[in-house]
Amino acid sequence: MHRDNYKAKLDASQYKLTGQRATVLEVMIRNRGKHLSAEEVLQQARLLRPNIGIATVYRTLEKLASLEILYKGMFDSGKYRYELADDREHHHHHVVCVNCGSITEIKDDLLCELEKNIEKQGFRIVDHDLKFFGYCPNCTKS
Amino acid sequence: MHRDNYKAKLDASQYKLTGQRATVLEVMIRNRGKHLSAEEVLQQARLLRPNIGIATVYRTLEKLASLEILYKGMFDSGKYRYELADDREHHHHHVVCVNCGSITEIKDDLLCELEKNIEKQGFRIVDHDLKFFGYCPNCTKS
DNA sequence: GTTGCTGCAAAGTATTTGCACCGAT
DNA sequence: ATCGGTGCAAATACTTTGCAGCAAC
Repeated sequence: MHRDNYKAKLDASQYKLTGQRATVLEVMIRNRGKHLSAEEVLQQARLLRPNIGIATVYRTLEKLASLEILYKGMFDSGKYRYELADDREHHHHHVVCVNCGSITEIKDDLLCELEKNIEKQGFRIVDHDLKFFGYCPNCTKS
Repeated sequence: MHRDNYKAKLDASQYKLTGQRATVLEVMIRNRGKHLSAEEVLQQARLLRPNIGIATVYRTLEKLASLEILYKGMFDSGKYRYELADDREHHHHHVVCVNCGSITEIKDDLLCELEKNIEKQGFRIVDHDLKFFGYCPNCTKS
Protein backbone atom coordinates (compact mmCIF):
# COMPACT_ATOMS: atom_id res chain seq x y z
CA MET A 1 0.00 0.00 0.00
CA HIS A 2 1.26 3.48 -0.84
CA ARG A 3 1.94 6.00 1.89
CA ASP A 4 -0.80 8.31 0.60
CA ASN A 5 -3.36 5.67 1.41
CA TYR A 6 -2.32 5.61 5.04
CA LYS A 7 -2.44 9.35 5.17
CA ALA A 8 -5.89 9.33 3.60
CA LYS A 9 -7.04 6.83 6.18
CA LEU A 10 -5.77 8.98 8.99
CA ASP A 11 -7.19 12.08 7.31
CA ALA A 12 -10.61 10.50 7.10
CA SER A 13 -10.57 9.72 10.80
CA GLN A 14 -11.44 11.94 13.70
CA TYR A 15 -7.76 12.75 14.08
CA LYS A 16 -5.67 15.40 12.38
CA LEU A 17 -2.72 14.52 10.23
CA THR A 18 -0.15 16.60 12.03
CA GLY A 19 3.51 16.77 11.25
CA GLN A 20 4.37 14.49 14.15
CA ARG A 21 1.84 11.89 13.11
CA ALA A 22 3.09 11.98 9.55
CA THR A 23 6.61 11.49 10.87
CA VAL A 24 5.65 8.41 12.90
CA LEU A 25 3.76 7.03 9.93
CA GLU A 26 6.74 7.69 7.69
CA VAL A 27 8.99 5.78 10.07
CA MET A 28 6.63 2.84 10.06
CA ILE A 29 6.42 2.86 6.26
CA ARG A 30 10.19 3.01 5.90
CA ASN A 31 10.41 0.01 8.21
CA ARG A 32 7.79 -2.08 6.51
CA GLY A 33 8.12 -5.68 7.64
CA LYS A 34 9.96 -4.77 10.83
CA HIS A 35 8.48 -4.82 14.30
CA LEU A 36 9.53 -1.67 16.06
CA SER A 37 9.28 -0.80 19.73
CA ALA A 38 8.14 2.67 20.77
CA GLU A 39 11.72 3.54 21.68
CA GLU A 40 12.96 2.48 18.24
CA VAL A 41 10.25 4.53 16.57
CA LEU A 42 11.27 7.52 18.68
CA GLN A 43 14.91 7.22 17.67
CA GLN A 44 14.10 7.04 13.99
CA ALA A 45 11.49 9.76 14.22
CA ARG A 46 14.04 12.08 15.82
CA LEU A 47 16.21 11.78 12.73
CA LEU A 48 13.38 13.42 10.81
CA ARG A 49 12.07 15.68 13.58
CA PRO A 50 14.60 16.07 16.38
CA ASN A 51 12.36 17.29 19.17
CA ILE A 52 9.46 14.91 18.90
CA GLY A 53 8.70 13.45 22.34
CA ILE A 54 8.17 9.90 23.49
CA ALA A 55 4.64 10.69 24.71
CA THR A 56 3.65 11.83 21.23
CA VAL A 57 5.10 8.66 19.77
CA TYR A 58 3.10 6.51 22.18
CA ARG A 59 -0.07 8.51 21.60
CA THR A 60 0.37 8.33 17.84
CA LEU A 61 1.12 4.62 17.78
CA GLU A 62 -1.96 4.04 19.91
CA LYS A 63 -4.14 6.08 17.56
CA LEU A 64 -2.75 4.43 14.44
CA ALA A 65 -3.37 1.04 16.01
CA SER A 66 -6.96 1.98 16.90
CA LEU A 67 -7.48 2.96 13.26
CA GLU A 68 -6.01 -0.41 12.32
CA ILE A 69 -3.24 1.23 10.38
CA LEU A 70 -0.79 -0.45 12.71
CA TYR A 71 -0.79 -3.76 14.50
CA LYS A 72 0.34 -3.70 18.10
CA GLY A 73 1.70 -6.91 19.52
CA MET A 74 3.79 -8.31 22.32
CA PHE A 75 6.50 -10.60 21.03
CA ASP A 76 9.31 -11.46 23.32
CA SER A 77 9.08 -9.75 26.63
CA GLY A 78 7.84 -6.73 28.39
CA LYS A 79 7.28 -4.31 25.58
CA TYR A 80 4.99 -3.72 22.66
CA ARG A 81 6.07 -3.74 19.06
CA TYR A 82 4.29 -2.16 16.13
CA GLU A 83 4.12 -2.90 12.43
CA LEU A 84 2.06 -1.80 9.43
CA ALA A 85 -1.19 -3.69 9.68
CA ASP A 86 -1.63 -4.52 6.02
CA ASP A 87 1.61 -6.42 6.14
CA ARG A 88 -0.04 -8.93 8.37
CA GLU A 89 -3.47 -8.98 6.78
CA HIS A 90 -4.55 -12.50 6.02
CA HIS A 91 -2.86 -14.43 7.66
CA HIS A 92 0.76 -14.46 8.49
CA HIS A 93 2.47 -15.55 11.64
CA HIS A 94 5.69 -14.89 13.41
CA VAL A 95 8.66 -17.07 14.09
CA VAL A 96 10.70 -15.69 16.97
CA CYS A 97 14.28 -16.93 17.09
CA VAL A 98 15.08 -17.84 20.68
CA ASN A 99 18.77 -17.42 19.92
CA CYS A 100 19.15 -14.11 18.07
CA GLY A 101 15.70 -12.65 18.69
CA SER A 102 14.96 -12.09 15.01
CA ILE A 103 11.31 -12.10 14.01
CA THR A 104 10.43 -13.65 10.67
CA GLU A 105 7.06 -13.78 9.02
CA ILE A 106 5.45 -16.90 7.73
CA LYS A 107 2.52 -16.92 5.39
CA ASP A 108 -0.07 -19.53 5.99
CA ASP A 109 -3.72 -19.98 6.50
CA LEU A 110 -4.68 -23.12 8.26
CA LEU A 111 -6.42 -21.70 11.23
CA CYS A 112 -9.89 -21.14 9.83
CA GLU A 113 -10.67 -24.76 10.42
CA LEU A 114 -9.52 -24.52 14.01
CA GLU A 115 -11.58 -21.38 14.56
CA LYS A 116 -14.67 -23.12 13.26
CA ASN A 117 -14.19 -25.88 15.81
CA ILE A 118 -13.93 -23.39 18.61
CA GLU A 119 -17.03 -21.55 17.43
CA LYS A 120 -18.94 -24.82 17.62
CA GLN A 121 -18.21 -24.65 21.34
CA GLY A 122 -20.06 -21.35 21.63
CA PHE A 123 -17.34 -18.80 21.13
CA ARG A 124 -17.25 -16.08 18.55
CA ILE A 125 -13.70 -15.59 17.36
CA VAL A 126 -12.59 -12.26 15.95
CA ASP A 127 -8.84 -12.57 15.84
CA HIS A 128 -5.95 -14.84 16.55
CA ASP A 129 -2.32 -14.58 17.32
CA LEU A 130 0.10 -17.35 16.51
CA LYS A 131 3.77 -17.32 17.24
CA PHE A 132 6.41 -19.97 16.81
CA PHE A 133 9.59 -20.06 18.81
CA GLY A 134 12.72 -21.75 17.58
CA TYR A 135 15.93 -21.16 15.69
CA CYS A 136 16.06 -19.12 12.51
CA PRO A 137 17.99 -20.55 9.52
CA ASN A 138 20.97 -18.42 10.46
CA CYS A 139 21.15 -19.70 14.01
CA THR A 140 20.45 -23.29 13.01
CA LYS A 141 23.81 -23.42 11.21
CA SER A 142 25.83 -22.81 14.33
CA MET B 1 -0.04 -34.56 38.42
CA HIS B 2 0.11 -34.81 42.21
CA ARG B 3 1.66 -32.05 44.25
CA ASP B 4 4.44 -34.33 45.48
CA ASN B 5 5.69 -34.69 41.96
CA TYR B 6 6.17 -30.97 41.64
CA LYS B 7 7.94 -30.87 44.94
CA ALA B 8 10.16 -33.74 43.86
CA LYS B 9 10.98 -31.89 40.67
CA LEU B 10 11.94 -28.80 42.61
CA ASP B 11 13.81 -30.89 45.14
CA ALA B 12 15.87 -32.53 42.42
CA SER B 13 16.88 -29.15 41.05
CA GLN B 14 19.66 -26.88 42.17
CA TYR B 15 17.13 -24.98 44.29
CA LYS B 16 15.94 -25.64 47.80
CA LEU B 17 12.34 -26.39 48.56
CA THR B 18 11.81 -23.65 51.10
CA GLY B 19 8.57 -22.83 52.83
CA GLN B 20 7.97 -19.84 50.58
CA ARG B 21 8.54 -21.85 47.43
CA ALA B 22 6.20 -24.56 48.67
CA THR B 23 3.61 -21.87 49.35
CA VAL B 24 3.82 -20.46 45.84
CA LEU B 25 3.64 -23.95 44.40
CA GLU B 26 0.64 -24.73 46.59
CA VAL B 27 -1.13 -21.63 45.31
CA MET B 28 -0.48 -22.65 41.72
CA ILE B 29 -1.74 -26.16 42.38
CA ARG B 30 -4.90 -24.91 44.06
CA ASN B 31 -5.50 -22.74 41.01
CA ARG B 32 -4.89 -25.39 38.42
CA GLY B 33 -6.30 -24.23 35.11
CA LYS B 34 -6.22 -20.56 36.04
CA HIS B 35 -3.73 -18.05 34.78
CA LEU B 36 -2.54 -15.98 37.68
CA SER B 37 -0.57 -12.76 37.68
CA ALA B 38 2.27 -12.29 40.17
CA GLU B 39 0.07 -9.96 42.20
CA GLU B 40 -2.69 -12.54 42.38
CA VAL B 41 -0.23 -15.20 43.46
CA LEU B 42 1.03 -12.86 46.15
CA GLN B 43 -2.45 -12.23 47.53
CA GLN B 44 -3.26 -15.90 47.72
CA ALA B 45 0.13 -16.79 49.10
CA ARG B 46 -0.34 -14.27 51.89
CA LEU B 47 -3.40 -16.15 53.06
CA LEU B 48 -1.09 -19.06 53.77
CA ARG B 49 1.99 -17.10 54.77
CA PRO B 50 1.17 -13.50 55.61
CA ASN B 51 4.56 -11.93 55.28
CA ILE B 52 5.81 -13.39 52.05
CA GLY B 53 7.10 -10.60 49.80
CA ILE B 54 6.41 -9.79 46.20
CA ALA B 55 10.09 -10.16 45.30
CA THR B 56 10.09 -13.72 46.57
CA VAL B 57 6.99 -14.45 44.55
CA TYR B 58 8.59 -13.12 41.38
CA ARG B 59 11.83 -14.96 42.06
CA THR B 60 9.98 -18.19 42.77
CA LEU B 61 7.72 -17.94 39.73
CA GLU B 62 10.78 -17.31 37.61
CA LYS B 63 12.57 -20.34 39.01
CA LEU B 64 9.55 -22.59 38.67
CA ALA B 65 9.16 -21.45 35.07
CA SER B 66 12.82 -22.16 34.34
CA LEU B 67 12.31 -25.67 35.71
CA GLU B 68 9.30 -25.94 33.41
CA ILE B 69 7.02 -26.51 36.36
CA LEU B 70 5.15 -23.37 35.35
CA TYR B 71 4.38 -21.78 32.04
CA LYS B 72 4.84 -18.02 31.85
CA GLY B 73 2.85 -16.20 29.22
CA MET B 74 1.60 -12.79 28.23
CA PHE B 75 -2.10 -12.82 27.50
CA ASP B 76 -3.88 -9.53 27.41
CA SER B 77 -1.69 -6.63 28.22
CA GLY B 78 1.31 -5.57 30.09
CA LYS B 79 1.73 -8.33 32.61
CA TYR B 80 2.73 -11.94 32.79
CA ARG B 81 0.50 -14.75 33.91
CA TYR B 82 1.55 -18.14 35.18
CA GLU B 83 -0.03 -21.59 35.14
CA LEU B 84 1.02 -25.14 35.87
CA ALA B 85 2.95 -26.31 32.85
CA ASP B 86 1.59 -29.83 32.62
CA ASP B 87 -1.88 -28.35 32.15
CA ARG B 88 -0.76 -27.05 28.83
CA GLU B 89 1.42 -29.91 27.73
CA HIS B 90 0.64 -30.93 24.22
CA HIS B 91 -1.16 -28.87 22.90
CA HIS B 92 -3.82 -26.60 24.14
CA HIS B 93 -4.51 -23.03 23.24
CA HIS B 94 -6.17 -20.04 24.77
CA VAL B 95 -9.28 -18.16 23.87
CA VAL B 96 -9.22 -14.70 25.39
CA CYS B 97 -12.62 -13.04 25.64
CA VAL B 98 -12.30 -9.45 24.49
CA ASN B 99 -15.40 -8.56 26.47
CA CYS B 100 -14.97 -10.08 29.93
CA GLY B 101 -11.29 -11.02 29.78
CA SER B 102 -11.87 -14.67 30.67
CA ILE B 103 -9.29 -17.12 29.41
CA THR B 104 -10.54 -20.51 28.29
CA GLU B 105 -8.49 -23.43 27.14
CA ILE B 106 -9.04 -25.29 23.94
CA LYS B 107 -7.56 -28.64 23.20
CA ASP B 108 -6.38 -29.22 19.70
CA ASP B 109 -3.40 -30.30 17.76
CA LEU B 110 -3.29 -29.12 14.21
CA LEU B 111 -0.12 -27.21 14.30
CA CYS B 112 2.41 -29.97 13.71
CA GLU B 113 1.74 -29.77 10.02
CA LEU B 114 2.28 -26.05 10.04
CA GLU B 115 5.51 -26.47 11.99
CA LYS B 116 6.78 -28.95 9.46
CA ASN B 117 6.21 -26.45 6.68
CA ILE B 118 8.16 -23.82 8.53
CA GLU B 119 11.01 -26.22 9.21
CA LYS B 120 11.27 -26.87 5.48
CA GLN B 121 12.21 -23.20 5.23
CA GLY B 122 15.22 -23.76 7.45
CA PHE B 123 13.90 -23.03 10.90
CA ARG B 124 13.97 -25.33 13.88
CA ILE B 125 10.81 -24.86 15.90
CA VAL B 126 10.80 -25.66 19.59
CA ASP B 127 7.55 -24.13 20.78
CA HIS B 128 4.51 -22.23 19.71
CA ASP B 129 1.96 -19.97 21.23
CA LEU B 130 -1.51 -19.65 19.81
CA LYS B 131 -4.21 -17.40 21.15
CA PHE B 132 -7.66 -16.66 19.86
CA PHE B 133 -9.52 -13.48 20.66
CA GLY B 134 -13.27 -13.24 20.60
CA TYR B 135 -16.34 -13.59 22.75
CA CYS B 136 -16.79 -16.43 25.22
CA PRO B 137 -20.12 -18.31 25.25
CA ASN B 138 -21.29 -16.18 28.15
CA CYS B 139 -20.62 -12.90 26.43
CA THR B 140 -21.99 -14.10 23.09
CA LYS B 141 -25.46 -14.30 24.63
CA SER B 142 -25.65 -10.59 25.39
C1' DG C 1 -11.09 32.06 21.26
C1' DT C 2 -12.00 27.34 21.22
C1' DT C 3 -10.26 22.96 20.44
C1' DG C 4 -7.10 19.52 19.67
C1' DC C 5 -1.95 18.43 19.69
C1' DT C 6 2.61 18.67 21.68
C1' DG C 7 6.65 18.33 24.83
C1' DC C 8 8.07 17.92 29.24
C1' DA C 9 7.90 16.11 33.62
C1' DA C 10 5.57 13.46 36.89
C1' DA C 11 3.02 9.50 37.95
C1' DG C 12 1.73 4.78 37.33
C1' DT C 13 2.54 -0.36 36.59
C1' DA C 14 5.07 -4.39 36.40
C1' DT C 15 9.30 -6.33 37.41
C1' DT C 16 14.15 -6.60 39.07
C1' DT C 17 17.96 -5.69 42.10
C1' DG C 18 20.85 -4.30 46.32
C1' DC C 19 21.39 -5.26 50.77
C1' DA C 20 21.20 -6.58 55.51
C1' DC C 21 19.40 -10.30 57.99
C1' DC C 22 17.91 -15.10 58.75
C1' DG C 23 18.16 -20.19 58.74
C1' DA C 24 19.95 -24.50 57.55
C1' DT C 25 23.86 -27.07 57.01
C1' DA D 1 30.99 -19.71 59.51
C1' DT D 2 29.14 -20.17 55.09
C1' DC D 3 25.82 -19.71 51.67
C1' DG D 4 21.53 -19.60 49.64
C1' DG D 5 17.01 -17.50 50.49
C1' DT D 6 14.08 -13.72 52.19
C1' DG D 7 11.77 -9.15 52.94
C1' DC D 8 12.01 -4.57 52.32
C1' DA D 9 12.93 -0.63 49.77
C1' DA D 10 15.02 1.39 45.95
C1' DA D 11 15.75 1.10 41.22
C1' DT D 12 14.47 0.05 36.56
C1' DA D 13 11.72 -0.39 32.32
C1' DC D 14 7.84 0.67 29.81
C1' DT D 15 3.79 3.30 29.33
C1' DT D 16 0.31 6.78 30.57
C1' DT D 17 -1.26 11.20 32.29
C1' DG D 18 -1.45 16.26 33.83
C1' DC D 19 -0.57 20.45 32.33
C1' DA D 20 0.89 24.75 30.24
C1' DG D 21 1.86 26.41 25.81
C1' DC D 22 1.17 26.16 20.69
C1' DA D 23 -1.15 25.81 16.18
C1' DA D 24 -5.04 25.68 13.23
C1' DC D 25 -9.35 26.95 12.06
